Amino acid sequence: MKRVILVDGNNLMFRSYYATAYTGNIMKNSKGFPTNALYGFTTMINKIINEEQPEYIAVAFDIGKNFRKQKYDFYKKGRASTPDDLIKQMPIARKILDAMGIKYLELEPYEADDIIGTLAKMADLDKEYDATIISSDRDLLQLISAGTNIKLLKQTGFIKYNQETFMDEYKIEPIKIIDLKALAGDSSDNIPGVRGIGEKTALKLLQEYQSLEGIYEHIDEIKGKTKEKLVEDRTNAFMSKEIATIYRDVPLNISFDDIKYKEVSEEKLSEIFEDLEFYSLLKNFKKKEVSNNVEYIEVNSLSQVILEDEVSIYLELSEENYHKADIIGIGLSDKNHNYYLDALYFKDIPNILKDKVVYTYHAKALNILLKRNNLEAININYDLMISSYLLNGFTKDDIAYLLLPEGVHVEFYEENLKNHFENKDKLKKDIILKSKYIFDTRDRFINDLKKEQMYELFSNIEMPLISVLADMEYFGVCVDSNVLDEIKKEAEAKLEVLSKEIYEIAGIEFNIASPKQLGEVLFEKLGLQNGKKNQTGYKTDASTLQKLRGKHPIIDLILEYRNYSKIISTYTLSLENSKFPDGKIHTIFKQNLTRTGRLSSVEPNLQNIPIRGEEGRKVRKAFKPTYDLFLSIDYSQIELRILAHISGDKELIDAFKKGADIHTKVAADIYGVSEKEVTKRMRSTAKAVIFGIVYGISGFGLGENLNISPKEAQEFIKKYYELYPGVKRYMDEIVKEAYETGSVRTLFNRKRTIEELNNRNYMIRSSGERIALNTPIQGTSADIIKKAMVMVFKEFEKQNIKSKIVLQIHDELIIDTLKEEEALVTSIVQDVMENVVKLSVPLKVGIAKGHDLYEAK
DNA sequence: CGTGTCACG
DNA sequence: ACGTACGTGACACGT
Repeated sequence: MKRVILVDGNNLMFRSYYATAYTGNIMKNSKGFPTNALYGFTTMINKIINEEQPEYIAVAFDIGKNFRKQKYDFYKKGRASTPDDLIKQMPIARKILDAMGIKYLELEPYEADDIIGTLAKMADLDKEYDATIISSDRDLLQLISAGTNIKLLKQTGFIKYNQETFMDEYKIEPIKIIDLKALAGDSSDNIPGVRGIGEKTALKLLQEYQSLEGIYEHIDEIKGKTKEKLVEDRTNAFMSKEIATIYRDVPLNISFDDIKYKEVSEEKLSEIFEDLEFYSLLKNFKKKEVSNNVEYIEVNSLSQVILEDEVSIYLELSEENYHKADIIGIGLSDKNHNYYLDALYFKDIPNILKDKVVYTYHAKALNILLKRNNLEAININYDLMISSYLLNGFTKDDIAYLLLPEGVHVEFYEENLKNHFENKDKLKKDIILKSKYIFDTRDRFINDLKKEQMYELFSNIEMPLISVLADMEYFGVCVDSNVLDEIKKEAEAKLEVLSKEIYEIAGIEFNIASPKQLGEVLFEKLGLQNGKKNQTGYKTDASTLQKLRGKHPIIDLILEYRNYSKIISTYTLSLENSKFPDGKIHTIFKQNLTRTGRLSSVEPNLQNIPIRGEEGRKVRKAFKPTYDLFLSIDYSQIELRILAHISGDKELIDAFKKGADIHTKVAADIYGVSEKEVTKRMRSTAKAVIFGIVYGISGFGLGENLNISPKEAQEFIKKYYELYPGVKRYMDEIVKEAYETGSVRTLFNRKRTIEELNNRNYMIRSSGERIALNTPIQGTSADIIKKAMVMVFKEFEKQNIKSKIVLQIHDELIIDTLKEEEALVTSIVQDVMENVVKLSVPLKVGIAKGHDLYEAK
């Protein structure tokens, strides 16, 4: 018996497309060509080949007009038109099949179903052949016969039907699927069927009367509503039957020999995959650059280690937090050698790498480990973590995520953690694979950075920043436990009183920290009005509660309760737990996380220490300088200045040049009064409008924020645009550009691709537009302060200054300084920050100092 | 582990 | 008619 595999190509492409398209992040190659359907399609075809080991295989596609549509214009009407991103991929699917040695078939005006039906018929007629159809389309079930079965694809896996199993389940012959559809219709193809009859009733009728014709012959035996419906829609039923019938005599003029499975053309296929950037699929063809097979020397004497000038190093650590981690093992690679070194050789690393050009992954971790071991710093030339972050927005610390799509299989870090790094042999090989990968791909990444015009950003800002951040983190910030403890005790006392009062007023003891319980108490027990719902219950967030103030005395108590419990849980307990034995906090500034280019701070987050509220602000008293003083130097309205610069808006630029208080100035303009007449209220309204503009706000959003009507808010926005037409022009242009290129860039060429803009969902698309206008602003600000940090650091080094940058909070630097250095450091930092880049508006900083972070503001 | 909430720029 | 501001991290709750 010879096995013939018949694949519904259209079905596979659609499935693959929609399986991943709903998120809005359609997979694309670096040229912006969509590849998601092709990826799924290729994976499926590979799977089919592996599982079925076919001798004969054909993939059928729809093409051109189809005869059903020509005859019945309602057929498939109302179906959303095929997305462009999918249409584009269709021809490539055919190319892939060609290269794989698989025949594809298409013939106007027939559909893929008809072609499959025709081939299945050929197999039915020739006893030597057995056909298996692969699709998720249930229409094809009608083709099941003694010689034809079907693998019906499900979301995961499949169900295999042959004649027997089909009849067991449906109790009708497979061919009666046609009659089933004639009765029940098919909304996806817009086949009407008989109105009011669904699959259940249709099956019952067919089990009794065998066929559509049989049913109408015995129409008088059928009772009630069903009969009425059948009589009424008789014409539709027979027409539906015609449409649902797969045509099995398509003039293909082929024999089975024409669909023999042939040899794969690796050359052709790898060319296509290169183009699509399907690196994980390329691995099958032994791509030169990456490999899963490595030879390495396990070093037991340093004399074995002989390295050329360019070297890569990979450190495996026992945990992600490199301030605490131990070294598990070390991989070293150059062009021709790989070495595995036990952790005890780490002390020799500075010597081994002296005078070498060094590449690595996560240079900051390496840097910190050297410091922790009192070893000399290494000059690191290239960090793969950073280059991949800039190029792909790749955001994981685990290099495995980078290797996997390129076909290099190493254990994920999380798995290693779970296994406590037990599988030593695999571990060593993985470490080598990683160091080798770093080495082998370095040129490619550098080239890509140059192509994308991000090489300057990479080598002048991001790479030098690594050691600045390492220095900041390693130096750390002192935390006074006594202060934290005092704040905690005070807050706990407050909480005790507050919770008693709350329980009393509510008349019930409940968990105030549970939004669910709180919502029920407020909006059901106490009967407060207008409770808005979210997924799990009533909304109880601060802005919702604000609006209820004055309606019930419990509201203020709740808000106060929340305030104190936040302070206790996040800012006393956890800060205390984050302390290292040296009494300091060593945060980690993530350099490869945000989509805009900002840093983020974790374990703990030192970029969100309270400042706006007085109670929370006291937490800052616990942060003490290691030396004498904290200096806080922050950019004044940097994002707005950047907006003025990149939009080129005359009025805004002028205002900044004159050194005006911009919020007051905007308030005066919006309200049409003189700056002297601007009230506090007017100024803060203007501030909200300005902020909103930078985020791409709507009238509704601003209204919510200011507690005014959307209409009034819209008026403000309109006024703002009239006053600053350059800003409006920028917003329109950047969004247009984003749609055209699929991405936006900062002043320093940092690139962010915005997949959201291709989404069919209006909400997601709008969010993409707001991202497009905000990212160049927020990102440029990030570029600027990063550059300033690098320059400050260098200047400190050059002048032998002991003072340290210890924190960066997006537009602010905190410096730990000595009394005697205060004046010099202040002037250096101010000078660098204000002159780091020349914009069409001046950059200004504000300066504060103090003996703790509370004072330094 | 997802959701709600709230801290920061 | 839709649903409503950019970028983050941490905690408590409840399934």
